[in-house]
Amino acid sequence: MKLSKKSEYGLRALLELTLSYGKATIQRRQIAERQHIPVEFLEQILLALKRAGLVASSRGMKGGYTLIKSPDEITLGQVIRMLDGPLAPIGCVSKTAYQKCGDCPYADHAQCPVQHVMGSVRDAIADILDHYTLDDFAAGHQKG
Amino acid sequence: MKLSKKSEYGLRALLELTLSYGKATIQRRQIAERQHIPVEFLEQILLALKRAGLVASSRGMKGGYTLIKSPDEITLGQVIRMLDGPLAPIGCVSKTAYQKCGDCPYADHAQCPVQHVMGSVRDAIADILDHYTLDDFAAGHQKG
DNA sequence: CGATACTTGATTAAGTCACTCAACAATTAG
DNA sequence: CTAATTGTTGAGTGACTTAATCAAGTATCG
Repeated sequence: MKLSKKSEYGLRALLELTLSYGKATIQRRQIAERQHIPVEFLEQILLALKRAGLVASSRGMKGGYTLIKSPDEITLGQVIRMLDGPLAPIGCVSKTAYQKCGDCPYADHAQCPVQHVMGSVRDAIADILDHYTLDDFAAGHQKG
Repeated sequence: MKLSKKSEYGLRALLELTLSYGKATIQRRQIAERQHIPVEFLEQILLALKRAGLVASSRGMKGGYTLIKSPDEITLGQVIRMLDGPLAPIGCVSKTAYQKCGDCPYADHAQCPVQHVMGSVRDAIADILDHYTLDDFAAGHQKG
């Protein structure tokens, strides 16, 4: 049940980008310094976010990264799925990346007790993360 | 955000033990067959559960494993913590195994936005798993 | 005693995590 | 144009974890 460093860094990087949304582009070095993230690792995270269509980048001396979607339209759930994969604790209860479990002894999957509990867990996690936007995130501790 | 095979197998093994709680001891081979778990791997899981005080075992021809705590006193949360470690997505929001994050840029930890969201996630997960007993689990899909 | 079952510790193959490096491409300042 | 700066891409690496597997025990029952 762990969040990877990759996702954690990704969220913190997006926090910086949210804070200067609509104002300026930021360079990875600035993000890395402010958020204590190794630059080269941050690199691939930003790349992944770019491929996913969340950020845009420009090269050259005045280059850097910018958010290209409004921070109130991006949820933490989306970001974590991009970087870490499905939120569900096991594949057979994932709604975005379902995968049947090969060794489940229950022919009728709906009868599997593991599936039952983990389904609730998945829903609880998704309920929070899919309704928590980058804007909420940037508001930090001030918001419930 | 994943549940390990170890925990999944552990829960399924405890399910079998719950079903014959107070009736008979079960041998690991029976558990392994019914739940499609590799015997040798199951071995170490049962050992861990024994060290944790959940099950007892006896050797010899009529040996096997038994639950030694009532199934309504054991929660899935406890089991998963034994086998997988803390439920919290990151160490700095764990209540049973707190660990401060070394690279957090927020001097005042309470101000860290990551900590804030992940705290809610932890609570949501724990709320479910710490109130779900082996009895509930064995009742399977019949219960909400 | 001998078959059966749990116990313990070592080992291991494969995969993942968290980085790191090097070579390259594009942009801009001078 | 050229040099400096920045992003791009892909490969590589060491530490660690996961999911087993193996072998050599020890206890119990018949």
